[in-house]
Amino acid sequence: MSAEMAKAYDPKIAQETWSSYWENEKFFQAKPADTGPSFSVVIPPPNITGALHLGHALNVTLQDILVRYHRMKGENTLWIPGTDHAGIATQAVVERRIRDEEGKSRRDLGREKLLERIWGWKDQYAKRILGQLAEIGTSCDWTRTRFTLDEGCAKAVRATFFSMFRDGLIYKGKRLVNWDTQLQTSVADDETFVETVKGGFWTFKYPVPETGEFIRFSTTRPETMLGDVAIAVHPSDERYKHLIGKMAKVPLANRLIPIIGDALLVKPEFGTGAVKVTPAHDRNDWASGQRNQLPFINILNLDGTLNEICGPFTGLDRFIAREKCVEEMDKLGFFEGKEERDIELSHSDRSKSPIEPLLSDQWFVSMGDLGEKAIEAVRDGRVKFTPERYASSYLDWLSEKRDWCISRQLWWGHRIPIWYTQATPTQLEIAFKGCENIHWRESESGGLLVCALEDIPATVPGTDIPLVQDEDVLDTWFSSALWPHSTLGWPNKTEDLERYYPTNVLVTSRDIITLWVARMVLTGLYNTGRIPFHHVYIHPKILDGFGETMSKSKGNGIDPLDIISRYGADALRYQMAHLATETQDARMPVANVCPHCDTLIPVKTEHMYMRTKKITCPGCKKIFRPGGPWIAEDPDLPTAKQASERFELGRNFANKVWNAARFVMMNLDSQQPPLPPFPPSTPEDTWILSRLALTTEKATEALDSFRFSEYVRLIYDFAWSDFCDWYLEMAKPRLKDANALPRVQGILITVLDGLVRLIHPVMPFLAESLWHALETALPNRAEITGLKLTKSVVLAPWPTYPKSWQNLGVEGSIGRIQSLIRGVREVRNRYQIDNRTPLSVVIRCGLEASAEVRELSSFLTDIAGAKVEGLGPKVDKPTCAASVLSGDMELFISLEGLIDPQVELVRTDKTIQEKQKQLTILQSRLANADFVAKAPKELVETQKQQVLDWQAQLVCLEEVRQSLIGLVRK
RNA sequence: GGGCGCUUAGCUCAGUUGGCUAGAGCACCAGCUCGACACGCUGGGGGUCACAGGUUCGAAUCCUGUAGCGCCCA
Repeated sequence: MSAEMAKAYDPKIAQETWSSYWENEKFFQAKPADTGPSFSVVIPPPNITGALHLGHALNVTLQDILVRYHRMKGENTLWIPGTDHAGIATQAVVERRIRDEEGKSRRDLGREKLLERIWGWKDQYAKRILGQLAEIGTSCDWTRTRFTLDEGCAKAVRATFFSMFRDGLIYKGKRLVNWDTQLQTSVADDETFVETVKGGFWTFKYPVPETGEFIRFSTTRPETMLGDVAIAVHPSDERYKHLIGKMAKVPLANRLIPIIGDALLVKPEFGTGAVKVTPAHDRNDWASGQRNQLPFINILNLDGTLNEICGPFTGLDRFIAREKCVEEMDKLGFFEGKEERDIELSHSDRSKSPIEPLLSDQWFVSMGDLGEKAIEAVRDGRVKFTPERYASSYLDWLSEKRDWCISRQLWWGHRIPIWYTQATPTQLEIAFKGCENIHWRESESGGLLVCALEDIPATVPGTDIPLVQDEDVLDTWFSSALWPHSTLGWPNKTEDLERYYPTNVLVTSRDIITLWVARMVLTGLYNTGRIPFHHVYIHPKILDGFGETMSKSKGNGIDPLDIISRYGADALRYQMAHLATETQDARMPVANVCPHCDTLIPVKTEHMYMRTKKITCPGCKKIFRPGGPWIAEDPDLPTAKQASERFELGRNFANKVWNAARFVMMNLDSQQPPLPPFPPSTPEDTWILSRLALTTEKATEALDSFRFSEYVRLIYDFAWSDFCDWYLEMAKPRLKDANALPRVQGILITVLDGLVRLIHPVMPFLAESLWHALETALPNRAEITGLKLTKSVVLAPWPTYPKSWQNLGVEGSIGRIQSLIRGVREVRNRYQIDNRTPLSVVIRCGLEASAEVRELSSFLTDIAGAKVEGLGPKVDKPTCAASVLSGDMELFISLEGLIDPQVELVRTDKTIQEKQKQLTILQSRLANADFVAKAPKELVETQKQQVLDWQAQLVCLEEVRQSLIGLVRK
């Protein structure tokens, strides 16, 4: 007998005990030299701007389930953890903090100092994130922890950039970017937000000297007239057809521009039907400029003032210039009118200032050939998506072959390894003779572009000609794209790379299929010639109770640690897996937990975005601050942790399994050693082994096809319903019988051992606790279960059971007896007959069924308190009886003096009516010749049998009814 | 505007290739402290499967349309 198990599962103790145990034993440390097929996963590196929320918890839980499962299957398993430097997001957070706290800008600090500060932030947050991962119980190989800006990644980035540059896949070009004039950087599309602002819609006209006509157009940004290069009309627009090919005059710039036909740019019914084209300052115009080979005229400086080509407007801020341009046009007689209008204007997330589309020099990766190869990898099935439909997002996006802009005007990131120089090719030849790690080519704007694998001196060796490195850094995704091979050591030919690449599965969310997944395939193929992973599993997203995506900034993104401290890591993980169904995003209503009295108060929309600073608890009437993205503690008010009642499901399940185990342990003492479970000696033993074998088989299939929710549901139902609700109840009498005990113990041990293995991937702390408890209680249980024992469940073999254990016949028998027991319980409940009042029953059924019931009748007595007094085809119904009808069996409970015949009569009438209705439906279906002819034979057969059963039941019900009428009359 | 997805009990969700009377957890109602578990046990009530057509012997499931919601791309 083991040490006493506590009455309830305490997740805290388990987490403390086993986290350090796993760490010390180095179970998660991969050893390439070990045997077994490899199974490797790289974590989608969380970015270091903040702590993890439930979305991450979902992501890593699913990965951990896979990793632990495959480790148990004896595979040589590696899971690499790490974090992402998240270029602009991190830089912006740190910059804002410095601005708020010290009133300094990044330019005040300078590049070196700012980077120092960001590294400080990184150390703090990466530590916090990795700590959270560990608390969740992830079985990552911490010795291989990586960061997208670490030395290894830097080397991989350099190597990739270098060879792409050498191969002509990287080039410098002009492109419209979202320019933040305040921060003076470009920002990505997802770093902007659209806000409706009050603006104007001005109408002007340009003269067409050739014909003496005017062409009218409208604009929301009059200052861009200075950059106009064409007027576009719809080619089929009768009003303007004759003007196409003629020239119009831009009065502000005194420039002639063509009138062109462009069906894509112009909607004839919109405004005047003519559109000014400013390719350097508008996206649609830019596309039109490309189509029509128009020049690009940039009118802006980087700070949002007008540049030197703008004549009298030079140096004015764009908003002032806007007014001045209108005035000037008015003076010249070309202004037609202004309309007030709401404008959907793009703003920078970081500075909240309006975005200017700006043409600037950027670096690009050419997608043509790279994209084609990445498309092939999915088309031919080397990379498979689950669910499959996501393959099309990937393919659609890649097939556009839009070149990838990889430069960012930031300081935090991998600096672009390009140096500009005015040296001649010959001078470089001499300086870098025999040096294969340097490659150069001519720049469009004069001089040479030098790309180098390692940093090079500030001047060309042997001369004083400067080599000036590009100021910009690379898009964060450029380094993330290399993650699967860079974390394994590439470009070095490491043992890890050899052993674990390609990785097996990438687990991620659908919104980064294009940004990240596609690019990993692309660079993986380019750098290694092989795909980065075989499977991409896309999981759902967790939404809050209002259907909104969770995020820290909204204040609805729960910290997993809040959940762990309240419900335990196992419960968190259980719930995460439970949510992971195929199609649905999952809603999770969030509540604030009152720090004073522990009441859960639902989060309302007005609590989000830090809009509510204090809440009064409806329970204790004290005030607190709701959970949210607060930067600091509030000195006056405690801040609420957050929670969701949904997690009770997992917590309760963990406790249930714990108690089932506790019960088993309490019953392991015996004179005789436990016997092996097979061959089982009773129907219920056969049954539970069958359930175990079938559940194991299905759970295995579910995990193999990434059906996480199904996996946890299967083990939940098996553990709770089959094992606890039924088997343990059925086994209790035999546990008091010394002769039967060793057999029952054998079954209990076998089932519990299997269950612990099955739950380990999802609830590792609980599983490990029970594994060791079992070990203490019965060190030699392998002799009974036949499954190998290991020091930890982490290393335990995944269970498999012989097909012969599955026994559908016995499952049927037990199912029928369960249905009778439920019937008796229902009658007890209906008449409030307490469990200790014994009942007598007679059962009318066929001979075959009689034999079955006879064998199992003790359960009716033991579980339902119903003694079987008569059994067979011919038993008489007691005069005063409630009936339970199940299949072709009729069970009568003698209730002399216990029931109200009138009530029972009403109920019986209702039952008869329902049954009759169903019978009629079924009969009409069977009367349909088409159904009988076309439906599967087995289906027709079972329905025919059903009709017979129901007919017999109706006869029986009528009999019951008659006798009740008799009783009522008395 | 293009693409993808969703709508099933009061709430959150299951429902394999169409096939017995559509399930679970929570919540609700009634009753249980009988030594594994009140984080529990037993039973119950509760659904026009968004709406309208169609295919089929048979539709929550397949097709078309409508409405609402969400995401991605432009």
